[in-house]
Amino acid sequence: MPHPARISEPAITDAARALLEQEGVEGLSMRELARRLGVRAPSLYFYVKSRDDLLRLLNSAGLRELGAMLTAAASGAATPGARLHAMADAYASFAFGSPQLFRLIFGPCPEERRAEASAAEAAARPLLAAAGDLVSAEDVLDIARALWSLVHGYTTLALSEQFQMGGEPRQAIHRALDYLLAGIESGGRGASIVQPRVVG
Amino acid sequence: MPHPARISEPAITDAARALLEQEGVEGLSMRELARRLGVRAPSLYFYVKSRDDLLRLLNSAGLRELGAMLTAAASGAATPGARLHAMADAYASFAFGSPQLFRLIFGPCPEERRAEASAAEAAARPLLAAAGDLVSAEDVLDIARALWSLVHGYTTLALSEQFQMGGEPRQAIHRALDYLLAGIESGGRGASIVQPRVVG
DNA sequence: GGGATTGCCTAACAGTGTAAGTTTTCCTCG
DNA sequence: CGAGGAAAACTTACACTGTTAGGCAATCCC
Repeated sequence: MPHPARISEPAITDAARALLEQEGVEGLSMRELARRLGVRAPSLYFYVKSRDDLLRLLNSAGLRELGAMLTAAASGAATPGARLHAMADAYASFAFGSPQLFRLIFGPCPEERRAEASAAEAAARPLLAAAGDLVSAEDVLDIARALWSLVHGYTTLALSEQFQMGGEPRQAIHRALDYLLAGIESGGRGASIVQPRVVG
Repeated sequence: MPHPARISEPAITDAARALLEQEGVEGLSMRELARRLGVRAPSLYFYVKSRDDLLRLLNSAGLRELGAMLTAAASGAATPGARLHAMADAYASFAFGSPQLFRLIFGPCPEERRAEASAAEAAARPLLAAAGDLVSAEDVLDIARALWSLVHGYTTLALSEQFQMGGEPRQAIHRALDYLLAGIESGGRGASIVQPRVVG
């Protein structure tokens, strides 16, 4: 090797993640990223196919990190309920610790920058495992989706400050989760009250 | 009036919304929008302060429309439970009917393009009213947030196709809502099991 | 030391949002 | 019926973006 290389894919993704958190997705420009790495923009294209591909890498890495945090949180709790509370907390911690990355992962994704399926699976697995400890196998998928929805919705809305009316949403999520867990343990109400209508 | 004006703010926002749904946020460019209106890009700036301002207008209009849909859905249901199911359905209908607008509203918003507070309030009001029929006044805020979180999370995840493993999430949302409603009616489990820890 | 190879460069293109200044078009008024 | 005025949209331009094509220079192997 002639030159010792000045940059590398890990260095690029690290710097990109930092820049993402500081400036948001739209502020993550190839030129600014290159500037921070002491290099010119076109040089990045020797290590990364395109900007969308770079975002896809961040997306996948973020999902794997989220999965690892969920797994770690789950491993420290005894009961299924405590496990889910710990995971909800980890979920919110990830979102509030890396808000822009969280938004990148779950925001509008032009298909070019969507994470690999394996990364998404890595994030979903610990949740499915926890749900499996809670209900029978045939209900796992529905229950996991309900739990994920509640936690994800809460986190997303809190992150985008849609909960405008005061309070401490970061803690109240545990109350909401308790309600849902209570409903799950009681078996719900049976069939839906209204027939869902599908609208185009 | 010298010319009869060829464009107007409503014409711009209408075309912008159509373009948004067709091409996504990043595809909504001022030049393409102008081209569709038979005009050049700089002319748009007589009616709209900036692209971000245009997105803010779409955002506000979308929130008001969502609020109207929720109100309409609620008005057709007798019991509080049926009302919430109908609203959940309306929420999903809005999201699946105008996915890009939904993502614009609840996605990452650079503060410049965030909707006016009154629009957000218009969307939240029907939910707060329905929650008020379900629980006592002191719990309304928490319960409304939990309900909104569940429905929003479910809709968001289904919309971004994070629910990869088959099934019909559009209908399963009613099951999840039933679980949460059952838990709310039973009063939950009391205090949280784990103490929430706040992480930077 | 010479040649090859590699890593980064500069230059350029097509696209973006947006500001300044200019032209065109119509209505009104004398 | 023609002149003035004003409003609408125009052209031009700038700084920025992602990205490609070709070139220079620095290192390693022989």
